[in-house]
Amino acid sequence: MPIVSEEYKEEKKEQILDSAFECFAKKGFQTATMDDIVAHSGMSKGAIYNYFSSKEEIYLDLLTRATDKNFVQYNKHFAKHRTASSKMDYLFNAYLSANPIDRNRLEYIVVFYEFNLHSTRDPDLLKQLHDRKRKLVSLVNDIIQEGQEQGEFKQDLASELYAERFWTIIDGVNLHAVYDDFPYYDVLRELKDMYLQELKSE
Amino acid sequence: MPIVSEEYKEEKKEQILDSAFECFAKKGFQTATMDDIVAHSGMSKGAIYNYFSSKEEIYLDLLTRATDKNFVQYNKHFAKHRTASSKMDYLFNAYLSANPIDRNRLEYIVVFYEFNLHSTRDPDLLKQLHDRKRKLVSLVNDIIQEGQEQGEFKQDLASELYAERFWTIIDGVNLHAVYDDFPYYDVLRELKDMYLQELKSE
Amino acid sequence: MPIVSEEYKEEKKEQILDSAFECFAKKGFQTATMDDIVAHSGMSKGAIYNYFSSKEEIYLDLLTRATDKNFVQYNKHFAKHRTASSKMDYLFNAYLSANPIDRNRLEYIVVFYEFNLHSTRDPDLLKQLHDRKRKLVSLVNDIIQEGQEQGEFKQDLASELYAERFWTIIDGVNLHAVYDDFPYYDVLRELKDMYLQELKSE
Amino acid sequence: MPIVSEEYKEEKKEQILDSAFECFAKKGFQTATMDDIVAHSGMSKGAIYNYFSSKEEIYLDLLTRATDKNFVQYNKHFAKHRTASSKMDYLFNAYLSANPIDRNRLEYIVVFYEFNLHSTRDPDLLKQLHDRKRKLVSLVNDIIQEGQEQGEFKQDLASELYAERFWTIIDGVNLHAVYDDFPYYDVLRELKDMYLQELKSE
DNA sequence: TATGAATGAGGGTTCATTCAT
DNA sequence: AATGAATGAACCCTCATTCAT
Repeated sequence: MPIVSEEYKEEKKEQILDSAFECFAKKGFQTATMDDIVAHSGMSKGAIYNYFSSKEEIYLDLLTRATDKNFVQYNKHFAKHRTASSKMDYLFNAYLSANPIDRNRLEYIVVFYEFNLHSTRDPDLLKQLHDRKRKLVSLVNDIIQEGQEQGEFKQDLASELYAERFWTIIDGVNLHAVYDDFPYYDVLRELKDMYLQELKSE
Repeated sequence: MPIVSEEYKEEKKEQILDSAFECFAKKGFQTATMDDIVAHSGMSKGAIYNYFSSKEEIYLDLLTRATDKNFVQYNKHFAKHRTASSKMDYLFNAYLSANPIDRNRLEYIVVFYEFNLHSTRDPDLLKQLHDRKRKLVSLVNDIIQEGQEQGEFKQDLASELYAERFWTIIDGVNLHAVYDDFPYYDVLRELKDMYLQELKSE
Repeated sequence: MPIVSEEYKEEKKEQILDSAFECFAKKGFQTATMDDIVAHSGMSKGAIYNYFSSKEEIYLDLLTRATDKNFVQYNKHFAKHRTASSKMDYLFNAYLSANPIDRNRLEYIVVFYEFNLHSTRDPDLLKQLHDRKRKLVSLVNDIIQEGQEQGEFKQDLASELYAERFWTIIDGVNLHAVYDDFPYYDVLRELKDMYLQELKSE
Repeated sequence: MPIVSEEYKEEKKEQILDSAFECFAKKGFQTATMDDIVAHSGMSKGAIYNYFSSKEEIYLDLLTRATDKNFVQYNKHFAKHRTASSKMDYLFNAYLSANPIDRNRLEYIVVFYEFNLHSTRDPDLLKQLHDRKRKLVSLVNDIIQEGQEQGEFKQDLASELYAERFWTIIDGVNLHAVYDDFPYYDVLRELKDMYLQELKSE
């Protein structure tokens, strides 16, 4: 079988990551075992270790990819939007349109935030976390500044601080999504209105 | 025929919980071992198992107590405040006055949110989490309704939804506190202003 | 059972070391598994790890103890001997009287020399090996110099070099003891005669 | 209908053995992995298994060849020497002229003696070891007997025992060569003198 | 109550060998 | 003949929990 295409290998990696994600989602990173991933993926243990050198690496790759995918998606969409307002709208809507009680989404949220908290204890991971956070804040900050330049948004607003506020809100809402009676949509929409109202010039 | 008093036992339990908290904070629940707790507490393993029947129980007790302490504290303080406004103020200030870069506080945040996410996977724990959440929402909801009745706050506001929004904001801010460059104070204050402005009658 | 005397613990350690030795003897350090040692000792795996933190540590302790025991034995016996000659005699006889086809002795030899060769690849172990070697050479060197001072031995002899020669011979003979048809006794006796003859003043 | 010539195959085998030796030298037989050999040789895993059926077989072949090469070399050289004395001289000099601190030589020594000790535990290997030893002893025994017949050496000397003594010395010296401060040359020369002096007729 | 030695299932990882291509 | 991905038994070690003292 050997001498196999890069795509084949990439596909295998994805397969492993998919299985790993489900296992981490179901049990958490620490509690999920390599045997779980083996069982779920249907591969052999050795095969998995051919693609990833440790359970931790799988975890990292999983989260890095998710993050990267997000960024790519954002940037792709932003290209289609002309105004800063519509970009902000798009960002909010990305979360507003997410089905809050979708099993997969909840699992993703739990795994994702667990990873963030976990990273808190490892300087290397914390560094990555910071970088990612900075990029996210920049993403929004850029939009706000663009809006300010275009006269869409208030001029006298600390744009970076306001960008931070955006992610604070998003993370707050996401976190509460794990409560199945959380009025996700309503709360987020009101927060969106509140946020945009203050942002936009009267 | 208990040989030792209840107070003695309670004291011992607190001692264990303190040590356990530090261990969980430093390494996380899964990674911290009973041996860590033994070493930190200076007690013997058997002694600890006399007071708690498992590591999980320690974890649970720890978080339950923290939550309870919070409630007691809130209620104690609310008794001193006359108006709903001042109660809301107190709540926000409880978080505004917290030193966001205090090591202990950060550790507490991490352990606390990890526990929440962890609880997601266990129906019993999730139930507890829900109850706690409901109580927190009620706490704020009661204040808002009180304020509405007193004419302090807008009448046409969905009070419970607004209460949910409060905790969403708080959790968002708390979560971001783990980033050492997060402008915790500024973001929270602005969110507070935004929140209260909309709440109060013009 | 806990709170146990130091002797008890030392005894346990010895027990483990005994089992480990037999396993290493039978299969070699790398090939012998912790499960082998567990099975042979009749203890649980955890128990063994309570006394030694790794398989390597067991190996090291085993060899260190053997070496130390040897030194103690030598020094104890030297105290009884008055002349340098009789000390040299004692040393040679220690090896001459060893039963060359004794199973235990052969196993010991194999394990011991394997350890030496193994140590070659680890700077720390190599250092220990060197130290041990230096002590052994000193031991003989001291005797030779004592003999020279007393007029028993030739004056114009490089004592340290001659001490090195002693251990070279011993190790050579030991190594050959693994061949069951090796005329251990005869070869060693002749080498002894040859060695002492050149050492002693005419 | 072999596609490739025997020479080609032999060449490949040598290539593998060379790589294997370096790996075994660097890490030891047990610790060196097939992947190490693969990496070092630049061949594929499958290719190596086409030439050798197991790691053990590589090890065996390696050592057998080394031994055989030695014998061929000895016999080739002996053909050039007329007297038994000069043959003994040659043998000693083969070791005296070896650079005792040559990295390669030390590695060879370690691998070689490790193999001997390893063989101790496998009846088949032990048999091979014995045969080799017997051949080595015969080699020297023949020389001594030749010398005795020619009147070069003492008549009343147990030639085989004396041959055994030769290899005992050589192995002792070799073994000590792993200590970088071992006065290899001096010790061996003195042992040689001692050995030959007793061998030769006065 | 307190002690800490003992237990042993189970964890992550390795690696000689196989075999489809 | 050559490739290297796949296999899975086996390895060393951990650790929550138990229990004799």
